[in-house]
Amino acid sequence: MLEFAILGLLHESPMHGYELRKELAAKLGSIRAAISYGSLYPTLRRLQSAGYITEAGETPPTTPEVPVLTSKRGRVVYKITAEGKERFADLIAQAGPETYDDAGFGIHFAFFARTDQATRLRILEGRRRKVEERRESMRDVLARAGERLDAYTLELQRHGLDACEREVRWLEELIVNERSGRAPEPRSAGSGTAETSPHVQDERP
Amino acid sequence: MLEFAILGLLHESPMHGYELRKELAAKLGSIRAAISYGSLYPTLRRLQSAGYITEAGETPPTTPEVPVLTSKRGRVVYKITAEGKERFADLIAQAGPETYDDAGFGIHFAFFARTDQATRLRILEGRRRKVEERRESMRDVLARAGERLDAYTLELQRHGLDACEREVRWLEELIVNERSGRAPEPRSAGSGTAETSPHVQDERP
DNA sequence: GAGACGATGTATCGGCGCGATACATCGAAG
DNA sequence: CTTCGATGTATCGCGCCGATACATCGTCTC
Repeated sequence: MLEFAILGLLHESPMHGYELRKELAAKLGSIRAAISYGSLYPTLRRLQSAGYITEAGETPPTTPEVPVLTSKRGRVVYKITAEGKERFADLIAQAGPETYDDAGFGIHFAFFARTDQATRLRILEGRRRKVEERRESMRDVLARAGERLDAYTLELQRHGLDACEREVRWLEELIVNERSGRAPEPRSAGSGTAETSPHVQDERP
Repeated sequence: MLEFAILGLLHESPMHGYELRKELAAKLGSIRAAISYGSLYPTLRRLQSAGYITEAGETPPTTPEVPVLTSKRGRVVYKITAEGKERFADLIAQAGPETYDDAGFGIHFAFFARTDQATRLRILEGRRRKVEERRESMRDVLARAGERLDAYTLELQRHGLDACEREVRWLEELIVNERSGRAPEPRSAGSGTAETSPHVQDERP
């Protein structure tokens, strides 16, 4: 899963580890906590030895024209390779059942702008099915377990059930939009100055 | 985390692995997927060698009075020990920051009926603080990142923000109730036949 | 100009939990 | 009679996490 996220981010521009962590936190802040270094660096190493990413020369923001060999600062910038782009496309195409759990879905959704419409629909529907199953299971528990579970556990189930119902509705909205070929509607979001045009770039640019 | 859940379940009655998995799935279905055997059995072994649980003789449901030595069926029933109960109480008392993330909070909440009111309040408030932080972070992203993030990522943030706001409201309700000494209100839940009295047993019975 | 401090940055370690898999028994259905 | 699904225990490799260490940079303060 992390592999997918890193490839997706490096697909847009080269970055070093710290930057990846911050970008990922911003992009997935809604889904999961910031990624741990204990995951990040081993994954980077793995990706590099697999040939999906390579080190790019240090490019300090302001310093011009000075190609610092063995840069005074040990900051390692990575960029994606052709194999890496291929791998990323493969991971999108293979999107299967493991893509429908909380973590997997969130990460894939975050990169929907680089995913073709057919796969987007497949993932949305798979996710919906999974959430519906969980919802039904919780309805069962609530309906026939009133005497077995204590008040707090019941309250937890109620809250969870509510969240499931909301997510299903959200997914259904997205699916309808997707079927009609539209990107998510730019509904009101905090301040309104920013340009909110869909600008969906499909698959490979 | 799993350790806590297992001790909590065995606190109520002895069980074997399969049963633990099912009970846990019912109790935590809203929070996380069913627990994996690859986690369950190693944890049981760990708990046993730590002295927190012990094997209890096989007790097949219908067979009466026949203490089957080396039972024909390899089903291992565990029960909690005195040290285990102590350990469980310690884990509740120590409830710290790691209790405020998604998984930790859900599991602790599920055993609130065995948690004293002061700790309940502490956990609820810690959780609220954490969710509020996440909410603020997402509001920032949404407010000032309209041009940097694509439409799908924005939609993900919006949905996540909504979920955070709802959870904060839910937690606030619970905190108010908790402060006034009430258990969660038995609001409408599916069918209404079951007795929904609070019946909160505090700490050690 | 010396020292303190927080942000930036890379790296490793032990341990937990997951998914896949294997294997064995039991009851019921065909 | 056999086949199939539910029940049940167990292991293996690996991804990811939290804690921790360490080093440099810019800035603020005395």
